[in-house]
Amino acid sequence: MLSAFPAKMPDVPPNTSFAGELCGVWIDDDGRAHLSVATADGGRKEQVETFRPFAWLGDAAMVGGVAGVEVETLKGEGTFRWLAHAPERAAFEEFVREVPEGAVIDWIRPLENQYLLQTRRRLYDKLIFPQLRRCQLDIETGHAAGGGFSDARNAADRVLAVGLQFGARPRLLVLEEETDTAEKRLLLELNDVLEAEDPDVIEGHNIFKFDLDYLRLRCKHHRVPCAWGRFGQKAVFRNSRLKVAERWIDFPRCDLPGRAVVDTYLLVQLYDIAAREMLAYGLKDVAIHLGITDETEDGRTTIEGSRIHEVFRTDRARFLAYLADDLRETRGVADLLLPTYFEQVKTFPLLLQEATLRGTANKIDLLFLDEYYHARQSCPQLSTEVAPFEGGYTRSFQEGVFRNVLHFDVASLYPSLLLAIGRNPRSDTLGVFIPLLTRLRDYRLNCKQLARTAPTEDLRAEYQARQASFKILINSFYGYLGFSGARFGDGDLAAEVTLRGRELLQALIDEFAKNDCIILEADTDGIYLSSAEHFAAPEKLLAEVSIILPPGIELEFDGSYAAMFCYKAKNYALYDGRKIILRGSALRSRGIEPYLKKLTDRLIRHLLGAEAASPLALLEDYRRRIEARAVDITEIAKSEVLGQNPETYEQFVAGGGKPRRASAEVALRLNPRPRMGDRVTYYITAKAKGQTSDWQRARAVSGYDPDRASYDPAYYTKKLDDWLERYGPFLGTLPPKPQGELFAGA
DNA sequence: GCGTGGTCAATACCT
DNA sequence: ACAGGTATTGACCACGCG
Repeated sequence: MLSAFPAKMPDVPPNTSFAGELCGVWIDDDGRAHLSVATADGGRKEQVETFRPFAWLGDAAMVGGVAGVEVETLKGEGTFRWLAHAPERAAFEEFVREVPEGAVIDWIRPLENQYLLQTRRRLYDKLIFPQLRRCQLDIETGHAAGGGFSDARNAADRVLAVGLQFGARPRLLVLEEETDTAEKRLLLELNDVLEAEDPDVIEGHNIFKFDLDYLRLRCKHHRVPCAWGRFGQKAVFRNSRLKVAERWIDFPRCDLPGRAVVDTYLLVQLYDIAAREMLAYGLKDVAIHLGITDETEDGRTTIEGSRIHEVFRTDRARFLAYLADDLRETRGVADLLLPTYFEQVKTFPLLLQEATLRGTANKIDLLFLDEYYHARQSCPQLSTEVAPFEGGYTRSFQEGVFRNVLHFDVASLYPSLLLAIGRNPRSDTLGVFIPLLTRLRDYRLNCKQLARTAPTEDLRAEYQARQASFKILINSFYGYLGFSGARFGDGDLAAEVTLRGRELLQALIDEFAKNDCIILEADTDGIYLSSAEHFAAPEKLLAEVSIILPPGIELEFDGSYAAMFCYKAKNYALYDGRKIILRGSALRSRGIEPYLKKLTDRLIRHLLGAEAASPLALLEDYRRRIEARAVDITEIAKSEVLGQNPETYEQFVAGGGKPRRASAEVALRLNPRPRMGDRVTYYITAKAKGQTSDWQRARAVSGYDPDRASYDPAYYTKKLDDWLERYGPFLGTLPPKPQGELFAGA
């Protein structure tokens, strides 16, 4: 039976003795596993083990083959019915190479993950986050020509300093003189310091796209090896991409044998998927947003990018303070965002760097494969076709302003429904899915408890990170089922979950309505309603409605609000007497022109009773100032994130591609050209002959020329008219819109 | 050449 | 390379009109 099942879980509570804990893995060319293992004093030592790489086979024709490779037949009727183990790496690679055309084979990559899965070991298993050996890295670079952006490909541009920080201890390596010899010495010194300090993880902000790539090019120039890995190993580079919400980020990935590279720039963007609060992801902006650096006081030393080289020469103390502040902020960001991934690695058979760069489906697949491998059970095919299926129930019931608002939601709706249905995915012949989900949920609840009651602050933080990390994992089980790339996906099961969810929400809506509540808005697992009668006693209403719930499903009271502005589905504003909460792209989109955003904010504060002043005065003020061209260009400019690289768009246009896009046209004119994922801010100039559409009239805000290419007042006052047409009716003081005529403003 | 009404794709949100 | 659902915007096209 499943002796090692359920899946590997980190110890509760974390052990205080950490000697022997695994802190790094690297599989060498011979297939031996080099391990970095914690010592009693918090140091690291190397151990070497043998390791037998393995692959799953889907074809009996492959059985036989390479000398020394052992093939076993697995239980069950899955696509991958044979398991091959090679004695070492060369045999493994030969075996993989010899696979006949059309035969099915699959193996876990990289081999380090395979090692963790095979041995059932996990990185940092009993360690807590403060015991991780961390290093922050940030470089400052100079530009020979002065002023412009430093480019590692220019022989004369160079690294001025490499800032490192180990714990609270900065170690700033500085160029001794501005010569090639000195730069080469600096790069060699970096190698020495990393070897001596031997960190588990190297953290940096935009470290892939900038610092490590720059260092790589300078090392190449000086013929210095990028020996930043453990066991004397060199860095390995390759181009990679990461999906963040609806867009892709390209970056030159860097892997260090035995260590993890963590880019806080990527972590911040992953974090902001849910929060969607940040307008910029630069280190300084992020540090202020996350409360690492104080915005109001002299929180940190700042030097304008183009002046760094100059300050390096003229004011060394200030240059070093700037570098030290960058390191401090980077550490602060990672303090907040890295623990989630640190916790994941204790559960999933994968490296810390992989945990930050891989998608959820891939991680869940690894949990399945862990069980199937050790049970010697055959595995299903790589991916499944999933027919489109219906999602959650969403509806806006009312428009306008309402008072005495209550919010209820179903606790963990989809995971609860999965457990209530209790069915494993079709291809899960071993029956891993539901027991795993059950165990993960119980484990998370345990951690949640310990996050409150553990004896030390470090431990409480540890459990908090752990429970948050498991929450994300648990919630992604439903999405996994509907994902066509999931090995154990099951679209029918996913569809049943959403069907049951829609039925449940509808039943709750009916029950609330029966209790004389005015339903305002419902979305997937939550309901906003207005009720003067129940406003003071929401728990009583909760109890009355909860009687209709099936076992295992729990409704929660989530908050009360003095007023709610209901606009459209998934678009509303709440006021609890202290702060305004905005939801929906119409009300909080980051791309919207700031002047329109300010008007909408004022409108909402006014409608919800947070501010007496009507937005109409502000609107007329804008109208006057726009016509006089007295409004700052940044107030009326629109922002958009590029969905493709300018070159790709250029080819698309050259091939007669349509439609053209203002943001992409602006990107083509910018120097340096922005990349996919960068934010472009632009405004619209006046109409001219043959220049009527936005994309022909759009110009970048950077380099705004008020004399030769001023903004078009008519374009922006028209937007005021449109705004008034849309939101004016909510103010209730305006005359009704005349049929067939333009509304107001004229 | 200009405005109108419709479709479609892209973007940015929500749970 | 977790899921589906909604709002908004602008390009584009067909069309009617003068």
